[in-house]
This record gives sequence, C-alpha cells and structure tokens, in this order.
Amino acid sequence: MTLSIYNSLSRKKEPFQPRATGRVGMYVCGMTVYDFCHLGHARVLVVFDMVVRVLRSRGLEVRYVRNITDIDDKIIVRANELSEPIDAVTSRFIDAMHEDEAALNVMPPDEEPRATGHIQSIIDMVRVLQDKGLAYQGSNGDVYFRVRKFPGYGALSGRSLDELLTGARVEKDEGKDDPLDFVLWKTAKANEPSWPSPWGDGRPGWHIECSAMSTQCLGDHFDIHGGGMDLRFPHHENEIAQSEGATGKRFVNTWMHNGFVQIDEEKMSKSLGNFLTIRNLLADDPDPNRAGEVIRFLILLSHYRSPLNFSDGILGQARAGLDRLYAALRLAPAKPASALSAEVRSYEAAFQQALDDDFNTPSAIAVLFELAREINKASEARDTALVDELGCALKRLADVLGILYQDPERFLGIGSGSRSGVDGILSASEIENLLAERRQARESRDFARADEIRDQLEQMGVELMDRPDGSTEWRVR
RNA sequence: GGCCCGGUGGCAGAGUGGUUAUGCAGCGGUUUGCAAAACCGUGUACAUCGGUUCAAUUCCGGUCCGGGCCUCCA
Repeated sequence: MTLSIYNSLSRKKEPFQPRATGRVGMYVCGMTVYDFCHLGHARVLVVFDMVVRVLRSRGLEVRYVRNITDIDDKIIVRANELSEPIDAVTSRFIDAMHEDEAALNVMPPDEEPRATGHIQSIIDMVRVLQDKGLAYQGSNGDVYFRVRKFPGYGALSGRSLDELLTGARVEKDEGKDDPLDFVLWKTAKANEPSWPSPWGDGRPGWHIECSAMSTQCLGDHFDIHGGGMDLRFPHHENEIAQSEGATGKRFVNTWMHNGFVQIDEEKMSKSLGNFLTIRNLLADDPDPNRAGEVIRFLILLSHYRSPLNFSDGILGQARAGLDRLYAALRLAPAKPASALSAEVRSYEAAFQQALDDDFNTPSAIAVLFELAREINKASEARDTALVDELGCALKRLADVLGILYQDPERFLGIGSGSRSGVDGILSASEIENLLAERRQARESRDFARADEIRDQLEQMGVELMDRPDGSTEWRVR
C-alpha cells in the first residue's frame, strides 16, 4: 500500500518517496493579500490542508510552509485606492484570511513566511543569479532572468521556448533583452515601498520570493510544491529556473496543482469578477460554523485536480450529505473502540486505498457513507458494541479529512444547543411550551391539534421528530 | 493560432475491458396516530462516429461541445 501522487512535472502518477525517510518538506503558494479570499482560494487552502493531514496520518513528519505575498503591484494599487498604508491593507487581509481558514478547519501551516520579511535572501539569490550570468540589469534598471540561459526552461508547462515565443505578447517599454525574460527585481517608482539593493532601491518581482522563501525554509531541494493550476506557468516554471539556476540542484520532486473553482463553467477569478468570497458564503448561512464545514466538505467531494463547478443547490446537497454522516455519528458515543473487527478493518483499508490513489477524496468519502449505513443498521439491530466500533472508525477516518469535527447535535441543530432564540427563531423555552401542549393533545388523541402545532413549528424552521418513548426531539434547520 | 484537460443517470461525483460506486432528489415498501429519521427495493448513465477485441462507458483514431494556460490570477 503506497501513496502515489500525480506529478505535474512528469504528467504521471508516481509512488511518493520522501527524500528523507519519514520526513516531508512541502511548500504551497499562498495568497496575495489585497482582498478577501474567494472559493478558489478556499480550495487551495483545503486541498493542501487535506494533503498534510493524510501524510501525517501515515506517520510522516511534515514541514508545511505556505507563503504570503505582501508586496506586489496589486497591493500597491489597492492601498492607493483605499488611501491606506500598504501594511494596514495587508495586515487586515491577512487577519481576514486567518479567520476564513479557521472557518474551513484548515490548520495553520508550520511556517507562513512573508515576502517583506525575506528581502535579504531575495537579494542574495538575485545576486547569485547575476554572478552566474543568468540575470542582468536591463536598460530600465530592472533586473531580469535570462531565460535562454537556463536549459530546462519549459519543462513544467510542457512547452518549448519557441512555442512560448509564438504565443507571447510582446511587451514594450521594458528593458528586456528577450521577451521571454522575466523580472527579478523592480526599480522603485515614486511613492512605492522599496528596499536598498545592489541595483538601487527597489522591490522583488513576484516569482523570486517563492524561490527564496521555499529554499530558505525547506532547503535547496524538497519534496512537494503545490498551488493552483494557473501558477504552473509562468510562476512555477520561473521558480524552477531561479532556484535550480541559483543552487545548481534539483528544486522540487513533486509538483501538485489543484483545479479551478468555476461558476457557470467559467473560471472563478478576481479579473473576471465572478468570485464568491468565503465570508459572504458563511454570512449567507444562518449557522456560519456549519457553513464552513459544508464548504470544506463540498471541496473534498470532488477530486482536487478536477474542475469544481459551483452552482445553485450544490451547497445544499453537500449539507444534506454531511447531515447524514453526523446523524450516524450521533448514534455512537465518542469513546475509543476496543478491538477492531475484520469488517471495520476492511472499511479502513478501502479508505486508505482511495487516498493512496492521488488523494481520491470522493472515493474515500464514499467509504464514510458506507460506514454510516452500517452504523444505522447496527443501531436498529441494537448492537451497541458494533455501533461503537463503527462510530469510532467513522470519526477516526473523518479526522484524516478534517471533517465531522463538530458536536453532532450542534451541527444538526438539535435541541437547546441549536440556534433557537436567534434570528427570529423561537427560543428553546417557547418551543418546549408548544411541545408540551402538543404532547397533551396527542395523549388525548387530538391529532388535528398536534399536527397543527407541528406545522406551525415547521413553518418557523423547527422540525419535530417523535420518538418511540413518547418524547419529541426538535431541531432547527 | 500553439499547448493541455475534460464530456458518466434529474443533480453532484468516483471508477472499471465483461460483475452495485457513493451522496442528494424521485418512486415503491417497512416503521409511525400522521410525520421525520432510519432500513429495504427501485433508474435501458457513460457526447458522437469509426477501429481493435469473444467483449468497450473503459483502449486507439476522427468529429462535435466545454474548460484552462500562453498576460496579473489559487
């Protein structure tokens, strides 16, 4: 049983072999903080959080680094629009990102380096590139990477230099020797943040920060580098050129790229303006805690490399599925199981096998649903030992995906732990009063009145479930 | 234009050269005073046209359609 991962570099699934036994170094390109995170960002956050959890569940010691880009053209533009200092803008959106992450149950990375905190190592790397003849200062003062000097250029995106040139739009007003060259260090313009450097005051180009920070945090050569599909070219291609050019060593073993979130079959992006922010989606739900998990579950419900088309009703479907899992989990007390039966082991094996196949989370989740059915069956058969055992397995496996972490009754809105009393919903005591009346009506076989009360509560979003012992349970939808 | 990826039942979404994915929704049944939940059962699903094969949704080729990258973008 070995984990295999699709490597964008070789375009194949490959057995995953950490460089050092038992240890994994992983770097993911994070956010440029000039706005709130949207669903596309949520996908990167959740997908790689899942990857880390799966690796750790296999006993691997993972060092997970995800950067923050806190200096760049867009941020400068945004700060000007808002008439705010740059660092006020970035720190606000960094805080917002951390809130969004928490709502999605995404664990913080082990390190979260920021570009502005690594200017010196960026400068050092640019200098090395220049010394090696791979970089030059152009006529406009900017420093560029000389793409033609790096033999492997195009390997990741699967393109030759000539192909790239055909498609390239010729940029004017730049001091490049070759249109394919890209900027490493930008000369400061008036009223822009800048740092002193051998090439004059300026700031880093986008690509170089990731090369500098990843090698500084994880070493010249590490295991996994991830990010969105759109970063494959040019960003990651350029990172390889910079890092390997500077160190002379192989940079990354496995490149992972997640697919896009789409809306109406079209990529969700800032530039198209068709994005949904995480916080808006959370705010749209009467229960934001639940909504965060629903979004996470929705993301895990499709394979990370496939497009995820967001459409009406899709969140409701995800929610209904989670409800089912939580309802089953609720039947089992949260205590560790004793012996593991062969049956439970086979579910665990199926779950592992699904994830072994390039993190096939939809397939793994299918196993969770099978467990839920078994729990329900065992519960009806009053086999409490089996319920406990299956329940523990469900919880343990769900944990690997970072789902089913809330209290089931809370998630399901059952009883007084629910949102009763807020947002126009009756308070728990008001509901209990109506239930007492209904109970009397039922005892005197006045079913018309009993049903009237049920309908009344139903309209207010309170659902009733009569239990065999005559009591009634209620939940807020 | 160049280079990639994909088209699975009402919806979402895995997978496989011959056998049930899974979930949501629907329908029938068990249960219930009635419900809800749960359980059981239930769908001529694999864009299209050719080819390979005893057998193709699954492999190969063409066609059509959709998406992405080539420019900031997760």
